Amino acid sequence: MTDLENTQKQGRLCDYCNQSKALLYCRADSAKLCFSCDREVHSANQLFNRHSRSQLCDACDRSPASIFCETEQSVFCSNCDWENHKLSLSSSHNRRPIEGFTGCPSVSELVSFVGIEDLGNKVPFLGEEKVGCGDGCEEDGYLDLLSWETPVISGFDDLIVSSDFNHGFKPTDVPSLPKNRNASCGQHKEEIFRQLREMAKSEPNLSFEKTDLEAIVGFQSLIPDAGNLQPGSVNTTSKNDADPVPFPLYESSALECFSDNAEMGNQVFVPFSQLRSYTEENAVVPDKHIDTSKTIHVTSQEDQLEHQVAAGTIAAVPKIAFHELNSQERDSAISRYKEKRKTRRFDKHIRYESRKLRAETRTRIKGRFAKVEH
DNA sequence: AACTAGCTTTGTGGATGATTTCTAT
DNA sequence: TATAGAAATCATCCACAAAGCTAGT
Repeated sequence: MTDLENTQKQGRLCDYCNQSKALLYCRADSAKLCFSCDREVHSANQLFNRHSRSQLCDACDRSPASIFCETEQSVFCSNCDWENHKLSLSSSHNRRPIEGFTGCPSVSELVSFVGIEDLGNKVPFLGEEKVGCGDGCEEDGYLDLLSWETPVISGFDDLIVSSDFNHGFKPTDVPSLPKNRNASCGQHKEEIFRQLREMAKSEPNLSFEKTDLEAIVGFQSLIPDAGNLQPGSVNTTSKNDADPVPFPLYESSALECFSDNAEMGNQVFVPFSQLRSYTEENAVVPDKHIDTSKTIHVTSQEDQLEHQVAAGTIAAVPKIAFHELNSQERDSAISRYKEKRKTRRFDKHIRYESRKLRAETRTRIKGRFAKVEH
């Protein structure tokens, strides 16, 4: 049986190209899409750009996933999650809510979205297309894209790094979080990797995207594992490991903002569009016009890198100036997130046609239903 | 188990005003 | 770059039939 037949049989064929396996679901379009078609469709205009997309449910293959079950390593829509976990035996599964994304995220952002870094080199196809880099290492042009220790700034909690939980929300009897607590890749990891890899090949400025990602919310300093963030073959040992940049504790008021939203739990997802705009607004500063009042800690490693670039020993990498995220900026990001969340709307779905017919024929006064005099 | 009665909850669309985003100057 | 005005977007309101739920037979 061919791959296509397999895909068709699995009911996962992309509604747009009818060729690739669908991995995402767009509620607004009620469509299952592969990554490539998703980008094509949703880059058409600003309206489409705002469609919210989610991974496709691993169980029913026809609904947007909203829950990631770490125990089963699967993503489920709310219905399937209920079906799968209603039994007491499976109700203890380690599950957490996942959300979708809007806009047209880059490959690196999609990598973050699915949180695939902990699979690293185990990914079967990553062994392909090796390219020598001259110094003995072997480098796949896109391999590192999929194998970095991704910063995964997909949640606000990633911005809220507090070693002592001074905010008062100290967890009790909660096991330490897995290395990649944002991983939300379901049963179709390999296909996701394959499609992202294909997209990466057609994304010529990938290195820029990647550093964008590092720059997102400005915060190598805020990321515990940031030292592991290694752009391509450049071997850096971030100063952050030994000398973390101090960061003000997250204000309790801001936490209260989150506490009223159980759905967010410990996984607060920042829509990529917002991350991107945030990055553009705050993080990326042109080389020669760096506002020194806003930049922080150009590490000696970066200096070293610059020399290496100048000497031509390594390929040029875009230079990113980081600056601290002050509390006002964080509050702003939070409020933007909350606002966007509050205004998020999905296309209307009529559940009861009879009620629709009834509503259409009702008498109204200024649009409101009017009482019928008997 | 199947049925009924009674109560509660849900969902439906157009007009409107508030808010946000876009555009022109 | 700042500002004003226009355009777009969205939440809210209303009544009531139908769906959903519970308790009793």
